[in-house]
Amino acid sequence: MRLTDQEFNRVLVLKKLRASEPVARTDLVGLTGLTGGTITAITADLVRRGIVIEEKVATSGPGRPRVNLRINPQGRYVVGTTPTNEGELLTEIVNLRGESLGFAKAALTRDTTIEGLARQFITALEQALAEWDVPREEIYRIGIGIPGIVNNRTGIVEHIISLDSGPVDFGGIVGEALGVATLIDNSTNLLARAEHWYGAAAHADDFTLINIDLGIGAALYRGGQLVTGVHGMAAEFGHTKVVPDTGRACYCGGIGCLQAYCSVQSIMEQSCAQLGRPLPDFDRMNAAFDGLMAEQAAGRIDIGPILEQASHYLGVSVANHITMQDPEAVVILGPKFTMIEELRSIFFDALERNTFPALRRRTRLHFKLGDKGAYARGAAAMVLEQIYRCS
Amino acid sequence: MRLTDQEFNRVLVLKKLRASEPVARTDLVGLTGLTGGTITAITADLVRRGIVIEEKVATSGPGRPRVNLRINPQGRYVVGTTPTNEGELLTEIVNLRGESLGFAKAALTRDTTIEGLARQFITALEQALAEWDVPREEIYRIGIGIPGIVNNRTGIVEHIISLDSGPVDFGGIVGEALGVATLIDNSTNLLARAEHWYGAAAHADDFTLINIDLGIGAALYRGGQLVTGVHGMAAEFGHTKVVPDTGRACYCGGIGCLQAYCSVQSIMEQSCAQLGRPLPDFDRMNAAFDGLMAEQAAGRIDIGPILEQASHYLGVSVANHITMQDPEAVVILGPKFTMIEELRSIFFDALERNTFPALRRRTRLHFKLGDKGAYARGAAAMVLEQIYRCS
DNA sequence: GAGGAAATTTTAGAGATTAAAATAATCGCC
DNA sequence: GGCGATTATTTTAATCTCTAAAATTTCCTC
Repeated sequence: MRLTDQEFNRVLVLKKLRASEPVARTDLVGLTGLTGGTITAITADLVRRGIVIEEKVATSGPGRPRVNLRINPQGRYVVGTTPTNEGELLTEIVNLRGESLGFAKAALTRDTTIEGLARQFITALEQALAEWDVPREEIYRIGIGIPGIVNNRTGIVEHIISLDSGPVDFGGIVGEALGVATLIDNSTNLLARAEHWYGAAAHADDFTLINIDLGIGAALYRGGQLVTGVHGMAAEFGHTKVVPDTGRACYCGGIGCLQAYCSVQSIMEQSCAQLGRPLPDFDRMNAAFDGLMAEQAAGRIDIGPILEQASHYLGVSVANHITMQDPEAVVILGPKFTMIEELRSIFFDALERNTFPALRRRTRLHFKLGDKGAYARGAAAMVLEQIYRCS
Repeated sequence: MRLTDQEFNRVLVLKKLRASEPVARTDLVGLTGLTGGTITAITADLVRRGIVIEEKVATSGPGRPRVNLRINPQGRYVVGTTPTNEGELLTEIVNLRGESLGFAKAALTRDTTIEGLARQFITALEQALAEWDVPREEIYRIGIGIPGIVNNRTGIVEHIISLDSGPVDFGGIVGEALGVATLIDNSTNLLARAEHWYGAAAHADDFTLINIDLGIGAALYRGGQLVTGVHGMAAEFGHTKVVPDTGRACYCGGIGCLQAYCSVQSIMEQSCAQLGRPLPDFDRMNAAFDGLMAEQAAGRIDIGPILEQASHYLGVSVANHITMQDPEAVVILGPKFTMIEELRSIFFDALERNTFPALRRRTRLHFKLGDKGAYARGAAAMVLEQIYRCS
């Protein structure tokens, strides 16, 4: 659905304000290309709603002093919640600046249905809210990140891997039980929203986020909006093929998926096979991976070739993506192995050699360790993006 | 640049009208989601400008009979012109329905500069116009397709392979010499525009065009608009890697580019090497390829494995693209080898096996032989897309 | 405390869109 | 041949957003 000019302009003002705060109205004129009168009208509305606050600024020259605008840290509180691969439910309350005001972690028991998962969400959320002592009416939205296929307009979860499939009105169920409106999206999309509003891509309208965890997820922003694909399943970056036909098998049934080389799970599989160790359980995998990395750093094992191969193929895949899409930036959230200088240089080497020459070194690249608060920030970002759409 | 709501709606009406003509105003209400009054206003403007004509329709039931609308075949004439790999300049005059009213072909002499090429364009265009006996003032726009990097807003050509590089105001030079305004774009983009307005993607806002010629070009439509990438160089599909590290070398300097397997040039290189024949000149390559295909069909040579490999890797690449982008349709314009049933099934096999399972068989695929009139239709499409932007 | 400068707000006007009412054009039927 | 039913299109009145320009605010400097 295309945004109207009005929605677009309002979100534009909010984005520029967020990305450059504190900022005066005059600056927003330049940043947005709108006229002063329009900025006055839009910011007045934002101030009236309590989303933005004014802030006197120490004056310095002649003329009427500028009034700085900022996102109101007490304006709206948003709860973000996501299940992790470790079988936990992370819940965090943030303000619209993306600042955390409370964090909770609950254990999830293995469930077989999506409805069962929803019930666990409800219990955990109720507990977290009680713990933080936040009255419900102070919570503006609950943002839910789902590691699966979601319709972010209807709140309906279509599919979560290893759970009974079938559409479930997840957002509706959780929202009704808690008496708070929900927003729902794929968890990788939340990470991308967080980067777009609060992170490395705060000034980029066309960027790609790649999240390396047990699996590999990606999300695309184009023209300042998240791209979902006609079936809502774009950006399955982990399942693009880097070694077609002859490569490693992937759980998706394909051969040579990037995910079969570069995900934490596949690195663990290869490493455990090499070392003759048993593969840890799914929910211990990330911890075991950290342990392995420590052993590797200490020189007690040598899984160097596996990590090098992972870095190499990540470079190849990102190169292909850049060649095809020419984005402004690529943000790679990853586990520690992406932080090792030597592996990083293997990545960059593969990236450079495999990118179409005219596009080499022209794309901004950011590496970050994934932080768990990002999901809640993503939920807050979703509120900011949709604030003029659902009211 | 984002279109205003007004521009967007006008182009939307024109698109729906074009894609479903003849069509009554009532239908456009349903097709566009706009109200009757707005449709009246917009179509009145289109009729006033002579772009659209009304057409009485034989009545059939009760009620006021509908008035059908059609693109006026005498509304605007657009000349499209593109150089080919065979060293010719194809020039064609079409109306806004994309129907050809005249065609001309001129030989280009090898040039070393972009300016020189522009001069040859001018001569050839003058000759074609004289031949067709069309007065200049009847020509609305000259649309120029450039096999290189172009800024379609400014008309400036940044780079054409094997010509002296450096920005040249190609559109300005040609337009001034002929006294007709020009529109300019990359030639693959013109093909995509032609498909979007007149071809297989006339109802798709999110599709990908792949053109297989001596090289491989691609263009992406997203949300009904051509995607160019932040550096204007998106969609270098031919230079994404299908056999990284160990594959065939590509002229771009990369290893394992799709182009090194699937382009006409690479198939010719492999075939000639196998058969011990000399590689034909660049401008004879396509003809020689057709000859080779005939020999193959007659069973006089066996380049089957080369063609099979090409088809296979094309399938892998398209699969990766679908996995990453989830488009509505992919249109593949190609030379004859894409029309051979057996090769097609190799393609589909590779496509299916390498597409992310949830996206298999959900993307519409069109195979077409490239026709040379497509460039002129693309120029006409560019006029339709920009008719509310440059007046 | 008057004048200057820069930021912001106000005002008036232009356009686009919508919903609803009005009008137009035809058919079927008596 | 005229009347009412029916569907298509146009008109009207109101709303809304944005812009440009003028007015106002607020502080600094002299």
